[in-house]
Amino acid sequence: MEKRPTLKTIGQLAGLSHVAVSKALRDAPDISEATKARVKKIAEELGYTPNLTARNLYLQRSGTIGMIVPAMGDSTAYDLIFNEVSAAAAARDFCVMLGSSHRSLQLEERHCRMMVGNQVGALIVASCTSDVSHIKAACGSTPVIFIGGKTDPGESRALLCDYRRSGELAVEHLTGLGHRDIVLLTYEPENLTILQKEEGFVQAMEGRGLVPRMLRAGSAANTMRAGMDGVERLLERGELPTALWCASDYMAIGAMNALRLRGLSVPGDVSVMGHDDLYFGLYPNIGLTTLHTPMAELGQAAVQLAMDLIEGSGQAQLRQVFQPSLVARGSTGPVNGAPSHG
Amino acid sequence: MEKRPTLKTIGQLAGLSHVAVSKALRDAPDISEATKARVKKIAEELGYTPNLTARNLYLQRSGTIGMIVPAMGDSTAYDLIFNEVSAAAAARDFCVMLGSSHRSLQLEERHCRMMVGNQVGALIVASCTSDVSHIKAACGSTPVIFIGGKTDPGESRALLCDYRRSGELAVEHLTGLGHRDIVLLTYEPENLTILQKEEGFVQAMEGRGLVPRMLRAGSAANTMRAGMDGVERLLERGELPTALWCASDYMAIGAMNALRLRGLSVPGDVSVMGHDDLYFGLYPNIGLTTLHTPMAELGQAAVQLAMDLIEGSGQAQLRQVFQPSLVARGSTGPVNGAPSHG
DNA sequence: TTGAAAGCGGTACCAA
DNA sequence: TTGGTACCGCTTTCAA
Repeated sequence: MEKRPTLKTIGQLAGLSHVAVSKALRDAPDISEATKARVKKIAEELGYTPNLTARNLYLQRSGTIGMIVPAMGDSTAYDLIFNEVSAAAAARDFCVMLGSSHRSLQLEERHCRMMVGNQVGALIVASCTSDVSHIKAACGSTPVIFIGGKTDPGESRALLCDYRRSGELAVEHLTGLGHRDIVLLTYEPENLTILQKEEGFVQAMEGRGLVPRMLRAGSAANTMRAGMDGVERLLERGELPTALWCASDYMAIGAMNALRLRGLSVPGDVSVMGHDDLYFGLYPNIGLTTLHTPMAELGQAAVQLAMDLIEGSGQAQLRQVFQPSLVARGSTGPVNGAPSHG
Repeated sequence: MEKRPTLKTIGQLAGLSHVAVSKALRDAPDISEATKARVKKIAEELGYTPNLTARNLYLQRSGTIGMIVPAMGDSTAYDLIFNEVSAAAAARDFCVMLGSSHRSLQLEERHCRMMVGNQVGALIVASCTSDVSHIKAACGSTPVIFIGGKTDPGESRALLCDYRRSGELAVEHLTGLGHRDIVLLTYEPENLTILQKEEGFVQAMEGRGLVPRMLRAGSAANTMRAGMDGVERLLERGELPTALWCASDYMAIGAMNALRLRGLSVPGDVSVMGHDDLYFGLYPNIGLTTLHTPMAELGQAAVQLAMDLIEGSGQAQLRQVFQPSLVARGSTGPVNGAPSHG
């Protein structure tokens, strides 16, 4: 467990001061080529790596950004977003500190404090509540960028998705296929996203002179179950529509399951649409028509915004709204369509 | 964008030296209570947070550990492991730097170098190849703990899962239900884990005087597809067994799909088992019998080992092997069992 | 009870 | 072309 070599270590071996070594390694113009070569050789042999925290301490910079999420995986999209954040940060020589708050306010705040203490230049936070006063207090002057479904729409630094637009796109697609009887299946609105989808749906339906029907079944904790329950309830009441739009892909998968268990075909008897475009890969035999939310782009934009805030450049795009797009696969079809193979 | 307050800032306001402030905030015994109270009040008002990198620089400590994975999500278990690592690290006042290598050797090495430069005390790496020489070179004297399916079994610091034992458990469970004709469905062995499952399966079957049958169908890139293809091939050849053990849960879900599409019932006609216990939640109506791998425990153990290595305590458990356990749900049943509801 | 000095590993500035 | 000195923010040691 020998100590890591420092500039001084190298200097001693080379018979130079640590200052000269520092310059030599950074190819300063005022060091002879011979010395540079000698110094670099020694550094190489010793496996020298500069202590970036010391460098950043002096330069008053940060080489890291932080990210805090309620949980990785667990049917969220934060894994996708993180992969992009990691790549975009690495491209700018930044490391990412990531924390899982396990949906605990205390842990969320703790992560904030620890990361701020560890000098992250900026923080990307998917909070577990809409009230983020504890986060802002913990972060002090460190800039915070909010993402995720809990984000207050009035938040000044936030990357959002336009879920009202999702409603418009869903209705546009389904009515384009001739559907007029459409039900939106949602769950208990823990996030604002659900309310926004509902709003967009109602507005789009009414704008076309159609009657919007909605059903909230179950909770965010298990939306596949909620999708199945929703279909069961509609069947019991004899109120099955010709098309279902589900608030999540999991929910849509659950709905399709329930329909098939009752011997109904998708999209032959009922068209089914989802939202998020995260899980279609699970079903190689059933392409789910869904609304893609550009999580990769969001991750990249978050890093770009973080960098702008760190550099204090005035032209940072503080608020950005990302638009969903339709991904038409096989689970939707014309009214009275042919029975599917599924 | 005013600068973060430092000990000196507080000292000026309090009419004290930064040293006295440092002591006061840490409740040193040689500072009067009155001064402490005054200093703490000012620190509070300013929203002071200590610069942990400066502290650690002086103390020659590290407040961070690093973790590098091929990708978060994407049908891996690293999201689960990370959630535990994050919690266990936070409990010890450590932040976690996480990097996604996107299965690129270059990016993997880059993450290593950046994290080592940023003074992580230890690194937990799920490498994207079994040859990890580039990682070791990049890490120098920073201790590395290897996890994941690519880990060389001979690696000295590694947390592994006993996939041979999985084979034994699967065969034990299925033969206990009366099955004698069992097929192991795997895919192209990119990871050593597949080979180990195969070995364990063969040994367990032969130990019971049974003939082990195996089929490799498809690749790790889409194991659900592979599961479906495997079943199709068995059906074409008329070689369907009474029980199928699949190398992953995704694969098992694909296999069940394919069986049901052909009008066969699970477990009535064929029992199906998976491996990993990651995705059963997706199927509320079909409990998948599978082998649980203790990823949460593995994550906690990784952090514990990291701490031991950082502290240089001699009693670190350098190699640990985690055992799978059976999770019996509804997808397996006795031979000639009653038709299922699925 | 308080503070001055030194040092952690870097970099910038200026003198030799 | 080189190296000394000062400094980033913090803690420890030792003297006042």
